[in-house]
Amino acid sequence: MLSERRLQVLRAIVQDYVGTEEPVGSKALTERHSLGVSPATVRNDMAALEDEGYIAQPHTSAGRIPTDKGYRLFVDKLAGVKPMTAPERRAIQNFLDGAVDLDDVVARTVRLLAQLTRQVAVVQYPSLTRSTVRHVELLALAPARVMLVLITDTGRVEQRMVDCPAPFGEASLADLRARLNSRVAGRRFADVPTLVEDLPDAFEHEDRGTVSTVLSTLLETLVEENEERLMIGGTANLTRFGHDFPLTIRPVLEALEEQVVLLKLLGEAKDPGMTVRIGHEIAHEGLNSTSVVSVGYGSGGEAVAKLGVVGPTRMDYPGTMGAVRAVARYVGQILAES
Amino acid sequence: MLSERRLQVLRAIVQDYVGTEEPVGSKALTERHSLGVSPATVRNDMAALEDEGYIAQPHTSAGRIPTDKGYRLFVDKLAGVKPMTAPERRAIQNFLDGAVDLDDVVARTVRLLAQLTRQVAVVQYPSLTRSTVRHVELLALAPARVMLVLITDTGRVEQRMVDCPAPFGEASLADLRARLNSRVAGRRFADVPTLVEDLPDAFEHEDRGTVSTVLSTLLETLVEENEERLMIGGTANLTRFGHDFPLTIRPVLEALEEQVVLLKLLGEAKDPGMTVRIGHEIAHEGLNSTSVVSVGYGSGGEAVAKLGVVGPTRMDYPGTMGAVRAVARYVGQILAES
DNA sequence: CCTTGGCACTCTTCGCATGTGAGTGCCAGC
DNA sequence: GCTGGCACTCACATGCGAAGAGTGCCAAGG
Repeated sequence: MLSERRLQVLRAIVQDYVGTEEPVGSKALTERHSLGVSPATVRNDMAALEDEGYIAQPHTSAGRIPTDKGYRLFVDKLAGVKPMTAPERRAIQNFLDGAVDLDDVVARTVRLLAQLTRQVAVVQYPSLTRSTVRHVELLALAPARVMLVLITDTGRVEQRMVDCPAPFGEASLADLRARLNSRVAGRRFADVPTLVEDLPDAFEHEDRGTVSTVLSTLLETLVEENEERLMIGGTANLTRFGHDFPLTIRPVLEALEEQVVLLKLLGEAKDPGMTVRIGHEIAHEGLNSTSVVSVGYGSGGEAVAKLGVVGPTRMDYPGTMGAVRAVARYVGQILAES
Repeated sequence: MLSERRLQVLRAIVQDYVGTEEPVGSKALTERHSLGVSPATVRNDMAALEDEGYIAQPHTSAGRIPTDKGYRLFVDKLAGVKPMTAPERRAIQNFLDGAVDLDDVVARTVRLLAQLTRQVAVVQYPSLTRSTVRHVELLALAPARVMLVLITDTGRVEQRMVDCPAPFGEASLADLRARLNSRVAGRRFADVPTLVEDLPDAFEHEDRGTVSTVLSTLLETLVEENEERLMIGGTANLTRFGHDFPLTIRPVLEALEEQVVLLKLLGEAKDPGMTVRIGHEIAHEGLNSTSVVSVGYGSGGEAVAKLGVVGPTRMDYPGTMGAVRAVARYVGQILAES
């Protein structure tokens, strides 16, 4: 177990390193923080912290920098979440309030988050499985061609073309539309499959094929769109710290384009509250020297998707966490209103 | 007017520089291209080309590199478009054929272009103004709340919420839906405003307010969504050449995130065929050292949007142009089929 | 037992001088 | 108008020395 003062030293190292981006030495530490002890004492503490694996020195005789383990301890025990100031909160609200539709909400959220944190922002589109159906619409485009439109409570719209096995009358279509909506409107997507299971039975034999086709297209849509989508922004911010290791910016950009990787990463964070993953805690190789701060957001009390930021492990964790949490809250409010 | 041989020399310089990424000298030129003259002669030609502003030397005693003007001449007069090979064409078609909806088509196109050209790919979503209406749907979500869904012939779907000034009966809604569709279905978006102008007159006085509200929302949607959207991919490729000037990659990334800049850029290319903009021909500062190759694509014979790539001015123009043209053709086919 | 000041030691970093090599410009000859 | 030769110019890499920051260790003091 580390003594209280050693934890203070670790905290000071993290804070200074995040600020200056340079390895921090014992002398500088005592000057900038009032620890009440001399550099020599700090040196002893540093040696202990290094033995425990919390800090390391890049070169034999340079200052120390925190390791992933050090950041982990810092995030878990030594630092809280820095709340946004009132003006910042107002700015967030103003910026998000102007959104006209879901795409716009997501786009604005990404920009906002990227600007606030000066890092790469990632926002997942509200997922279908966890949201509910607002309406299902069926349009006859041709005698045997129906367009299926699915509208979610978060405002998302998905549409699919259905080629029917047999011509389908306007009356039958209206019937199906009415029955379908009375069953699934307001229900969660996950429940839809069982809710519509016996629907074909209610129709004339000649229409059953078409009804089944429409329903299976609907179910497919639910599954397909579960391959959820992301919006990413602020990649230019990578160059801010990429200047130190230009070698690492490339794999990061590549990983960001592989949305699958990010989706998996966001999905792994089971905690609906804030999750911080640091450096090598992230399985994907390209992101080994980055940290990801993510949090769920949603229209009701429930989280329907995640958002977060990707940045260097040497990030301002309290500030970033504060910004991420605040943005998630306001986005939730916006979604609930619309 | 430059002699034939001097043009050959310029072509050789461009080709070598694109290949090696290093300034090319007179000796190397004669070795790698059979120009039939000695290095000394080439030196004279180079001096002439430099006087004319087609090439320059980065340092007093280094080889020459092409200027923007040099690339321009190369593209206009010295190089054609390199057609894709048959296997490449097959690969393009296979890759695009798997798309399920418009988003997917665009996403796949971006990935494909980025991989083929190893540069940044930009694809504009099919524009609303130039496309036609497939269907307009109106859904009553509450007595005085209507959802407007707009479906285009390219498969794009837009939806807006409308708060009505007065409750609106299901019968009136059906009436409006029918009238609206009979007027605008199959028509170009640009024509919609005049087509619906007198529509409120056909309704009872009490409903006119609501009808007008719905219509103005529809028109707003047309205008708003004209702020067209883009998808960008392959930004990791910037690091390939960013390694030479790490300073320039940042403004490029920033410009790419400012979609407005790119949209303007694509919009400026009036020629529906291929357009190449080189270096300083691009007004935006961050893109001064890049070139943009763009071309229109569309479902019918008509171009509904643009796609292209952004890369260093020292790019393989014939190959890039070939890839861009081929991809645009196949995307057009896919859109026409769906 | 912890803290402190002192001191030698280790490396990195920077500036500077030097050498090398690629490439040019120019000139005289063909 | 082409060619070979030659002097010249820089950019770039290499090596060396001085400076500086930071550490580890030790002996003394609370």
